[in-house]
Amino acid sequence: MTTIKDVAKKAGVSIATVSRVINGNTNVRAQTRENVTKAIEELNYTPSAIAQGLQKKVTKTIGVIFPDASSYYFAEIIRGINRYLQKHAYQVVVSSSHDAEDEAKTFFSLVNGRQVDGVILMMPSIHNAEVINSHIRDLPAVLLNTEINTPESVTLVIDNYQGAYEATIHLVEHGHTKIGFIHGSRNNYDSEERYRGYLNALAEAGIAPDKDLETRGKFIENSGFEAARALMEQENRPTAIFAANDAMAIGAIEAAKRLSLDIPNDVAIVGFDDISTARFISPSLTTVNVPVLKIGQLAGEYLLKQLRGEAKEERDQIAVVPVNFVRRESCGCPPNHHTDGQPN
Amino acid sequence: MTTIKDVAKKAGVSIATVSRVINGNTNVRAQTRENVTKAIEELNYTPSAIAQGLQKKVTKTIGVIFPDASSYYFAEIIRGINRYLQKHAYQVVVSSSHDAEDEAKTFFSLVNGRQVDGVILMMPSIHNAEVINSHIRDLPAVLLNTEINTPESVTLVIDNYQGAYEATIHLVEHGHTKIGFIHGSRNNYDSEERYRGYLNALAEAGIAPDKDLETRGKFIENSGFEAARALMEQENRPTAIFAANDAMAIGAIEAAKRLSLDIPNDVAIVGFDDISTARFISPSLTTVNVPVLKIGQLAGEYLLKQLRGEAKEERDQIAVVPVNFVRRESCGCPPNHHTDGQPN
DNA sequence: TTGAAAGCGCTAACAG
DNA sequence: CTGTTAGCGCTTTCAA
Repeated sequence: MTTIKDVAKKAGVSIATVSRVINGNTNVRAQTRENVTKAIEELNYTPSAIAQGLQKKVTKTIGVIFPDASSYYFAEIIRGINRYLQKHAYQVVVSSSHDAEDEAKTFFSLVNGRQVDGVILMMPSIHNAEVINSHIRDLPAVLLNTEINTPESVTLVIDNYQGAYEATIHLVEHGHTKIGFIHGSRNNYDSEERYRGYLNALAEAGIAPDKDLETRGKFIENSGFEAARALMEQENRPTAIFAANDAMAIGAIEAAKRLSLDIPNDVAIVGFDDISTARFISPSLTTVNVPVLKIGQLAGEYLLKQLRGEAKEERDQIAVVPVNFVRRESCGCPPNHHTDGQPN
Repeated sequence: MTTIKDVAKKAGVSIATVSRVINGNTNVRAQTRENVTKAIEELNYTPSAIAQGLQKKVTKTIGVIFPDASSYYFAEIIRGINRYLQKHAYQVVVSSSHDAEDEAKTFFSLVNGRQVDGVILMMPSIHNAEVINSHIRDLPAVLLNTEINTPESVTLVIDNYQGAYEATIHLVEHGHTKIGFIHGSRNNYDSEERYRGYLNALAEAGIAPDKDLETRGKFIENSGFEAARALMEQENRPTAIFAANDAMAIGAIEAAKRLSLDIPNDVAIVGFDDISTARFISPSLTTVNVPVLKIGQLAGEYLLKQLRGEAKEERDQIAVVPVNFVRRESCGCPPNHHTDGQPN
């Protein structure tokens, strides 16, 4: 293992000088710098990030904590985070967890071990958020999709409410009055917010909410299939269904097909997320596009801002990412293969 | 920040003793141990992993390098890796990259910076694999889905050949003789192996391969759509198509629908991977199930084995993960909703 | 069973 | 411009 000493010896200088050129310090004679650089290259030397970290108190790595669930959504966000942070010379350590307890444990070992300079937390479960949030203390953090916020951290949420509102109103405009809703997992922030948008749209349209038209899934296709089937096998079935995410909406489409119901004529279906399958399934799924990759990037940006100690403006404390309603076939709109856009 | 000194002072012992109880050393009087433990708890102390790492030469973190592509496949593997490694007290730092150059750079800073004890490399591009592989040296490594192998590292591949062979034979059994193939990205190991299986199956069935029935996509739906369209708009179009992965197969299904071709009567379609959509799309997609989560876990296991210095048996040097052909509707088999199984 | 001290690889004053 | 030196927080001999 080649160390700074080896380089110093080879270049005929002190380790301090080597350190200077490594860190781009200007107080080094051009010739000396060159010698050192050459030695570094010849020895194929890279400074030990560990040793640097111990000394500088920064590790140039940030932790990302997210639920251990198979999800396009999380995967893409992490990709966005990673892409941005990597560009800015940060490493990303990911850490998933199944339950709240586990989550807290992981979190502590990461944070207390001074292994990370900051964290990005994805905790869709409202409860988890509180648990961890109370322990963030002074660590730079970005919280994703929770309603929790502290003076120390910034929270990033997508405009669930607005997206759900628009989607529901659109269904109303298609003439529907019996609009079903498939909830996501219990206590999930996104699901609740989408439900809120749905309810308000109904209210605004003068439609009384009907608990019989509501059911709950777990954000996966399977559960959407079952939930939709239950909804549609009722006597008084909905003529439209708004699912809290695309995976469940796709399950609902499949359920409708199994029941030989035509989409959108017998039942219109709308989702949320705009996963790539949405555009390819038949009928194509009307949904709300969430800029997942961008969310990851934003999370990275906000965290770096905090790390740099840049003053957070009041309005930055909690940022809302706009979403985009996209009409396809499953709501009853005519097919339009030109405006579908490209995947990220 | 509370350090080992604080604990020592509080417990009235030396830092050496504190270190001993932290590391579970037995040479500590019960009473002393208790005092120290109490001090640790009261101060809510966690040893600095950084400092420990500098001293012990291990970081308890492993690096995972993979292509920066939106993919169910990679995401799930990473999830599997993370799940396993976390259970064994290892952190996972992920690092994606768009091009080979970038990849190599990231890799070096991670490895040379002594930030990781080992790496798991996913390099579907055959070229990339060589570049990096030549630099692995003595670092414990697990290579996924490449044909490269060194005495130092273990390679984990899925049985692409067998899966593709079975899928193609199945199409032949359905009576097809004009079976098209949609390649994945150029130089991709998985794609090439699946092609090999396809070719051999054809040969065995006494069917001459026809270059006009081959085309190339990029493993994403979009490209599968275009590739399939090109294939099917030909004079002498295939009556069956085998796509190198599910995403492209799904694009192909969509293309067939646009051309008003019935699946499977006008054209049968088979994919590879068994992503969750495969089971829900209509018609459901016949494909080859790849145990992604398990692959991640295996990768973790193999790496840990190396880390522990456990003797690798010869046959472990390159491990082949079996895959599973699953018949659904798109190949012409009757629907069977009971054997679909559950998603992971 | 415990403590003193050296040192992991590096940075950052402080001198010169 | 460059070298010396004192740590960063921890583990690990070596003595006691």
